[in-house]
Amino acid sequence: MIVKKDVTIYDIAKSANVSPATVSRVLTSNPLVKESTRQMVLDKMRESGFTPNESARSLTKKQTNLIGFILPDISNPFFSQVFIEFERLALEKGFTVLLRNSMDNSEIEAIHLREFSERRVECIIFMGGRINKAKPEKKELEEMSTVMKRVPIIMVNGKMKGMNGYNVRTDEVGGIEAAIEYLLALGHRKIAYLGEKKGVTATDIKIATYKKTLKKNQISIVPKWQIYSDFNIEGGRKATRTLLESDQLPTAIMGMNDLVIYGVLKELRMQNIPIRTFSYVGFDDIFLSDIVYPSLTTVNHNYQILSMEMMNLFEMIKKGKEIKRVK
Amino acid sequence: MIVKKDVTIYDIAKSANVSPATVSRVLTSNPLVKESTRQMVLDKMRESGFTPNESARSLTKKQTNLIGFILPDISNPFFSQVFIEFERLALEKGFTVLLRNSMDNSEIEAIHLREFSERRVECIIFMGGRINKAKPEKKELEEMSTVMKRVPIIMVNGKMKGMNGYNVRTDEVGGIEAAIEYLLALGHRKIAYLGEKKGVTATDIKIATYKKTLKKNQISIVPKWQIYSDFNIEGGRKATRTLLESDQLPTAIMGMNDLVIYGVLKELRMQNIPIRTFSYVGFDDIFLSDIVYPSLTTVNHNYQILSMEMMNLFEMIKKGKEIKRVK
DNA sequence: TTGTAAGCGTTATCAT
DNA sequence: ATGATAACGCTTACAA
Repeated sequence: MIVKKDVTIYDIAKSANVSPATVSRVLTSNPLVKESTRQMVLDKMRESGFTPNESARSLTKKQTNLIGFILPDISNPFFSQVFIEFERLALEKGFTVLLRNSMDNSEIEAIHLREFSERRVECIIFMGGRINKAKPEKKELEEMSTVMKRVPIIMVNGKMKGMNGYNVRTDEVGGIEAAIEYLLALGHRKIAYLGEKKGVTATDIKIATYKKTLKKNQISIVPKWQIYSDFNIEGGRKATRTLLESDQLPTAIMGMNDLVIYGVLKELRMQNIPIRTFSYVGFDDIFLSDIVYPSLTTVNHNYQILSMEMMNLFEMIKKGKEIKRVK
Repeated sequence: MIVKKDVTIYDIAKSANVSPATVSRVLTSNPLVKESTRQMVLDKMRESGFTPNESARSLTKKQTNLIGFILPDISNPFFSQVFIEFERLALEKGFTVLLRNSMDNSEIEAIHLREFSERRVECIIFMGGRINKAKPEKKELEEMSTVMKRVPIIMVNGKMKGMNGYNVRTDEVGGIEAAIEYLLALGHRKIAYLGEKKGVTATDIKIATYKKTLKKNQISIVPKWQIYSDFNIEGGRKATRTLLESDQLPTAIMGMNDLVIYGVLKELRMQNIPIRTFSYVGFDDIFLSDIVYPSLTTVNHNYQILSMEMMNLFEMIKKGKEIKRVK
């Protein structure tokens, strides 16, 4: 296969009567070039439609300006908000984000990790999947530490057991407390909590917080009102069906994220149970919260702060490396 | 800044007592290598944690396996569904998708286009923004055609005037007809249509279809029921306010996409107008359609088919190029 | 202020 | 079946 030859700095050099080095200098905004030759070179570039080749550049500079980002599912509004905000920050700093959906599938995660390594990303942001497993598989741990030898991995809202890397998390405990106190203020004393999943790291502490906060307010705990489920709409529906089987019903329902609450609403509608039977609180501040009827009160996870913390941590890590490696 | 040296095929070659060429051969699965040396090399790779450098590879092969994807906003469920599906297909074919949000901002689009050029993506999928403008700016056209000289751009559901590139689109005319017929079947005769934007390519034909289909069914057109608005929730709210000002109200509301309908619902709720006052139809088959109360009937845009068509077109283009360039 | 040339980590052509 | 070696397109000492 014969490929049309790219315009290179050599071509530009020739047509501008300078050396390739000089062309490269204007490319890198090196101030040493005389303004007139600089303009000349720039003109030739425009004429010929020259675009620098990022692969070549990365190869010599040993730096790709790439950040890898693995998350379960970008169609989940919480993730998309976080991602967009992070992409915006990255753009400001001159970085390009590589997004990959894992669908919480360990094998897909592995594929993405490998690809990120080969593309020499300078950092990996990891959300969901294996980093939330209380008991990750040996293979998963090995993969992670292998990759981490090359490139820092920032785990968001998760911590793999037996793996110490970088972490960023939202204040989940604080969020749960805030949600419960909000409901108490509304006069609720019967509060259900749907949608954590056993075997996921943060689960235990969140459920513990739920119970502790209730106790602190002299409210007795009804075990049947704390129901595990998947993090999605289907999970919310299933949990609702379980909840409805209990002899006594709560007056308020907390969902582990908004999707779970949507599931609740959907199930209630399908069973012709009035939505107003309960009050609802979700945990992600996603744009839908505004839409569903009745409006959800959600505790603001604040993806902006989250994204910013991820970026800050990345820059700290990078700076640390640079300092360590100064000649 | 001193960087820890990467393990290269030279290192592997040395430790395996072969030449770098041989190492490269096992990397490319060249069948000419003896099985025993092949295993030897593979072992050494594992031991040393070797990962091939994609930049170097791209440089020599003049091929990056990268596809750029520009869309307005990945937090819009329609786009995220399309993207996920496309990413899945791309992964199957060994391609990596570079996602960029443009926020419909022309300058951001330009940044992404430039970056895609530098990264030598092999195709660009373009949704939203400038490709929907009935009257694109000269600068935008120039940018596009400059980029198109290097790499094919596939414009999805849009067609820039004065620009002939590759196009893929959903059957919007058919969708509108289907929606209206659905409403007619339900007995509606008073049908509003909210949410197209003047100056966007597909608008005219879609509105024409709306009118034509009504006429075909002997329904007179009420101009006040056809309201332009932005494609988002706010647009839907605004259009609703306008709609409510007309002396006569429709019984059904069609929205140009689901977000517009959400906006309608929200505005009605805020004005304490019963949701059941109207029936609703949106145009994107996004996962929320299921959730909102009352359920929306949406015309299936079928993002799976759309993604597949994008991928097919890309492969056709690629194949065409290869044929043209065979030695 | 500019040029020369080595090097970045691969692949691919030619020999052997 | 394997090895030498020239690309690929850029950056960056080092010289001039």
